[in-house]
Amino acid sequence: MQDKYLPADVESAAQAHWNRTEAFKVGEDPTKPKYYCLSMFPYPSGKLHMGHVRNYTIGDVLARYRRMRGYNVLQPMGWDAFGMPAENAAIQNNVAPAKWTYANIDYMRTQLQRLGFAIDWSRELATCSPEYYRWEQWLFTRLFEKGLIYKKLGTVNWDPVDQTVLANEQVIEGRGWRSGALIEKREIPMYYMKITAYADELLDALDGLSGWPEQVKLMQKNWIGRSEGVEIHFPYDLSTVGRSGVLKVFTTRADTLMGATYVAVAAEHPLAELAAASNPELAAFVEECKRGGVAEADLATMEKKGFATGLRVVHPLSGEFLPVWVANYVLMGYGEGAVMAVPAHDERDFAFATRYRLPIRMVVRSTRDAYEDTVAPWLDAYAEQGRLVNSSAYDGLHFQDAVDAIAGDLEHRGLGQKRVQYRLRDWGISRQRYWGCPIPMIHCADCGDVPVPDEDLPVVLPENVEITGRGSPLAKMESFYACSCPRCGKPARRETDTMDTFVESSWYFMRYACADNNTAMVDSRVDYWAPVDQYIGGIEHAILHLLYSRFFSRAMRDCGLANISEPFTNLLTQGMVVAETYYRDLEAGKKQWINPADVRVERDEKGRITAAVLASDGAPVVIGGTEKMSKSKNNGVDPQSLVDQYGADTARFFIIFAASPDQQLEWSDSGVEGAYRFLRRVWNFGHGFATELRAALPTQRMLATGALPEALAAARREIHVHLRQANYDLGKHQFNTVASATMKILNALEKAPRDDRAAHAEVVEEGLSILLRVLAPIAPHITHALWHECGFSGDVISAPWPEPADGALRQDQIELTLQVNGKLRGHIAVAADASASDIEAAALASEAAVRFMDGKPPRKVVVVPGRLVNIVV
RNA sequence: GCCGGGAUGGCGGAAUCGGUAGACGCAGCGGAUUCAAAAUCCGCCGCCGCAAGGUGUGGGGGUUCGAGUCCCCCUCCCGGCACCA
Repeated sequence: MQDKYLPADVESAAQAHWNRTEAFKVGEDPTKPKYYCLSMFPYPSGKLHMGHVRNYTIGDVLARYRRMRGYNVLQPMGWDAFGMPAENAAIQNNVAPAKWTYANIDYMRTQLQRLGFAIDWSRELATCSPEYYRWEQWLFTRLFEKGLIYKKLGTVNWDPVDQTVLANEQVIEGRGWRSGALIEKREIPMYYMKITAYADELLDALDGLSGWPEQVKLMQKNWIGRSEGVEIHFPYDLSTVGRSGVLKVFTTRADTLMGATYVAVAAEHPLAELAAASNPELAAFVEECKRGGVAEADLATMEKKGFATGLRVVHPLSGEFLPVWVANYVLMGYGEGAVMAVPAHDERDFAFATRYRLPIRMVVRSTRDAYEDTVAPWLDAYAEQGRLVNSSAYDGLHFQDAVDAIAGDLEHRGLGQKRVQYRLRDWGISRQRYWGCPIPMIHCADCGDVPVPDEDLPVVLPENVEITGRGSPLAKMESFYACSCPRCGKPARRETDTMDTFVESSWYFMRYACADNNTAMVDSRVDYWAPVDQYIGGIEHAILHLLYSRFFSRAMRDCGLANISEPFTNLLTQGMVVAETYYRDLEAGKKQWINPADVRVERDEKGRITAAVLASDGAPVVIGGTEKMSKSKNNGVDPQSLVDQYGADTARFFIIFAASPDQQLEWSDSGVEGAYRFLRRVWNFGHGFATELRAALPTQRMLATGALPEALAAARREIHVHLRQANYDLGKHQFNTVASATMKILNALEKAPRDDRAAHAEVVEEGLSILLRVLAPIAPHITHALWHECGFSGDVISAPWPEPADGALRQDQIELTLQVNGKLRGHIAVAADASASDIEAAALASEAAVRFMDGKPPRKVVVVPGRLVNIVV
């Protein structure tokens, strides 16, 4: 055994042992409980980043812990391999997306293996391989036939210079990121998945997800956004609109209907287009509304603008004429593309009405801040529910009664009814991009949209294409799109859009169970492994990816492909890895982001950062605040250098130790050194036991009889207390304190008195066996080596998890905190089984109590068993 | 803008049901060892104060014998917002 801790040697030996014994390859074993532990698979962007290392270390700790608890553990890995970065790399470096992606996968796989994760690599999959996406295409055709996929117009960001559709992140302040051109909204036909058909089920089932963080369930609930309200029809005014019809709106505040003073429609609404046809100024405004991107955050924060159409609609109850306005904040794709405006009781309508001097009519008396004539400024109380006023027949009714009465009258007149509406919209999956899964549809002039038949699947994505960033490459490739109709045989055109990459990640967790099956999407092995027992991934996926996966499980269930509804029984949302950002301003508002590794920070004597300079030229850089590590902000720290310098165990231990999994981890280079120092101490201590202390072990062990000298019994008690704490923390997934516990155990072991050599050796042997096992999931290589060296049997990866011994925890005397009037004044020692009255008497008699009670009589004495006594005077 | 989180020493963080705030570690300071350095080991380490003691968990208020923890209001930071993954 090496005297010195040499991580590279220790780690390669352990990994070679695991490979040789196929330690992490698993099959379906009916004799053990199964545990499917899954971390979100990475996008192969080039190399692992710290967020990956954190994610997979957390997953690995859970997987290895459960294995030691006796579970049949599956931990697979794969690649979320389609996506935009491959196309961007193709444009920048003139390398084919497929080649770039597979090269990245190869490199990142070696990185993952170097970190020693307990992965069953025989199940590895890459979503860009035809063997994977053929089943996605197959499922698409099933869902299409079931009516769960349909086609409609959707709004996209259009770059008029590059003649291409841009992602939201490629639109920066309303301009294309490459061309700089002003972006326009454009409506194009797209395929949609009918996730709204499952809206109620996805919402209701959240209550049953006891293994999910409340925070995530709440976000999903709000995202689905079920609201009960009233659909209201405003008949067109014939004299201005020129034809009959109704304008439909949905509102949750039908009680305020009598306060509606105008209606607002989207720029794409038929009434807007009708009015714009004969009004050039309005037409110009409608055009203006179409400028800019489609991201909701931008729409919600932009200046609210409107334009009167001159058209009117009729109030369904009062018969009054209401003007129709076009407003830039109303969107065609959401709801009906029209809203009724009640400026007195809606903040946005209030701002709009104030700006354009539209009438404001109060119809609800709020509980506070009731107002009569003067309304400005807006007060939040105006939006409260209350009793109606100025509402003719409805005066005096409270919110729910008013809604009921108004909905009833509307229904009676055929001008509306109660309805449930969701904020959730159907999932548009068409992408006008190359590097994605081809949508398996054929467009025939006679037969319409025809799914590609099973025998023609997969529709293989051609790999040798030219990527320019202008237009969709597939739409320019006749060899790809020219085909014949599967139904009538006539020449037809293949769909050239690809699918949203969220589709691949919506079902990959099922495919791991049967990755080698090339005759079916899923098989009975999926029934054994699914659902995932523990899913681990970034909080940034709390809504979209997780909601889509929950939808897919149900869609697959309803196609007879899965017998589960919920894909992930327990969810651990890891916090982000963030780091300081630094930049310099360039021309035209652009920024040059500088990697923290190249920056030197200057601090004052208190350690506070005062300035930062670029190490290479010594000139100052701007400190940009801490943000999620990302390529775009260039604030990533490369884990590889960490592993090269200190080894995988140090990297893993530091990441686990630095913050609890669900919290944000703020990166700092200092601290890594401390983790390394600790592991070296573990090595030295273990080595010392194996080479010296072990010889002192008695042939007849004494621990069981409890005849330890008091000082050693105390050391042993401390170790078992830390173990109890570690086991409790493992249940909470709070691994940072488990790492702390291993440090505390080592501290206790090092301090244990050595006078009684045999008893000391026994306590150390037991303590070391606890330490190595608790540390094993976090730092598996060093513990693997030491477990063998110290003479424990088998491999530590399969050793049984330790439990604290009752005998070791027993204590006769305990110390209680003494408070007088809630302030800490001292401590008293009492028997562990002392009664409350004994404790009270001991407390009152104590020197500290007498001193601080100042001769006053106690008014009350609070005794908290095992903790403290508080004397109130 | 809307939805969800977060804020505790110089730094990362701990504190299980409302019960000793600052565990464990980093940095720092002092000492031992060393020809010297590195490494290692020992000690100190929230703030004010010589001490007694006071004070302290982003800010303001409240409940309680007792609040980092519960309630109300506010500030700042982070994530998501449907085409980044």
